[in-house]
Amino acid sequence: MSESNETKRPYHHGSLKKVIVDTALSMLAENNGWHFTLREVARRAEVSHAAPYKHFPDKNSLLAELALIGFDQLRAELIRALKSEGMTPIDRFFIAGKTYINFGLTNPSLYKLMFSAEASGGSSQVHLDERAMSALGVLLEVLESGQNQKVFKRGALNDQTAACWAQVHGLTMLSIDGLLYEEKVGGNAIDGALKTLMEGLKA
Amino acid sequence: MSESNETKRPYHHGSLKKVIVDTALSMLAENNGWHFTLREVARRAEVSHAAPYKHFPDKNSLLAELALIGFDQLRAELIRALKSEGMTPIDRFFIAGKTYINFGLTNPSLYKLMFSAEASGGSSQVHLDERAMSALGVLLEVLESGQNQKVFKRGALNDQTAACWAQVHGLTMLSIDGLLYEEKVGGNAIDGALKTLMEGLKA
DNA sequence: TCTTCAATGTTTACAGTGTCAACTATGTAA
DNA sequence: TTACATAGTTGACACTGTAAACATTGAAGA
Repeated sequence: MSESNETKRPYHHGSLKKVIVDTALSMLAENNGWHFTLREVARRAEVSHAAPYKHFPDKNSLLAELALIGFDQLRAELIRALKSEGMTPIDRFFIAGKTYINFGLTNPSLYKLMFSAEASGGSSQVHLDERAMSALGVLLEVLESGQNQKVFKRGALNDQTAACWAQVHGLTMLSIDGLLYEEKVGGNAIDGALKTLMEGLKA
Repeated sequence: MSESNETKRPYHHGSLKKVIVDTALSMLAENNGWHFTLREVARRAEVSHAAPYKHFPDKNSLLAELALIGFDQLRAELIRALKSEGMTPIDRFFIAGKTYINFGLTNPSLYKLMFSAEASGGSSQVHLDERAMSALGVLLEVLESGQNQKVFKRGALNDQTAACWAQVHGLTMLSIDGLLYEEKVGGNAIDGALKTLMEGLKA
């Protein structure tokens, strides 16, 4: 009965890859102050420090996988937030924007990782991935249908997409970094900024 | 005549701090793929790997100093770009925006560092620094004078500031990361996005 | 002028990291 | 049963940030 407390591991562990990803995600979630080591992941997964290398060629590959999961989650949240019927395009714009930003504020480390070079770097090319860019597709759809309903200015869909994406990305980043100081930008910067941009979208 | 080739160093070097900062800045400038080690800085400065510690308490302090220099440079470029007379507020908005973004694209590593946690972290609190936030002041002035000339919507200066800052920051970041894919956002995303926002500013 | 001292360097050491190579255990196909 | 590919461990390497101990030196006071 040496150590057979509870389920003694089969010692081919079964699902190390999933455990590693989950462990890493939860480290990211609790993360204050950005340090993330592969060895710490292995430690928490109670596995040797080199074990992750059987599932990921290197650290960046794991980070890239996490980033892709982040994009999946972001997209899912956007879709969920927008699925209810009967919203005006303007409602949908604000819902989408605030959902996006809120995702970043709720998962700051993950969000930063999603746009970090370390997640890209390798061969995985995160940002070219369908999964990464399809979150953007949701925003695009909001704009497009808003145009079709003649609530938003016609044409220049590209420009509007760029403006909206940059706006929410910028607000998210600045907010994560704690840069939207009240004395510089007021107490309600995010809503205010979205409203300002909206003025530029309306037909 | 052992090694007295040229000026033999006084061996209290005189200006190591400056040399370290300059070396680090140039490493940042040539930077491909974000790795920055103190020891490499020391190596290039031809000094022992611990020497920088006589001038900076730790790595982050050096990074913080570099970041502040970056903010200084950004502010200087904005001021220079805006100093000529006879521009309309709309001109000034586009000049400021494009100068800001161009600064980021010209110095991507430095720009990212300016907004990175690693530059902040320590006691230096970069982002609370006058020098950091005064670049934002330049943008604010553009908006304010545009309002006074009744070219921009009156009121909500805070909201406009937030919107503009988020917009240029977002565009800069996305562009540095190479995310403004033509098929997603057109070939002229930056101009288009700025134009879209401008529509929201005009009176 | 000589001495002392603080500032500024260097050396050495340590713990921690990413990664690789060599080794081991194991479930599966021949 | 045997062979092998898969998935794990161990141990090593080069590298990092950082601290402590030591060395050099220019300047201030005797």
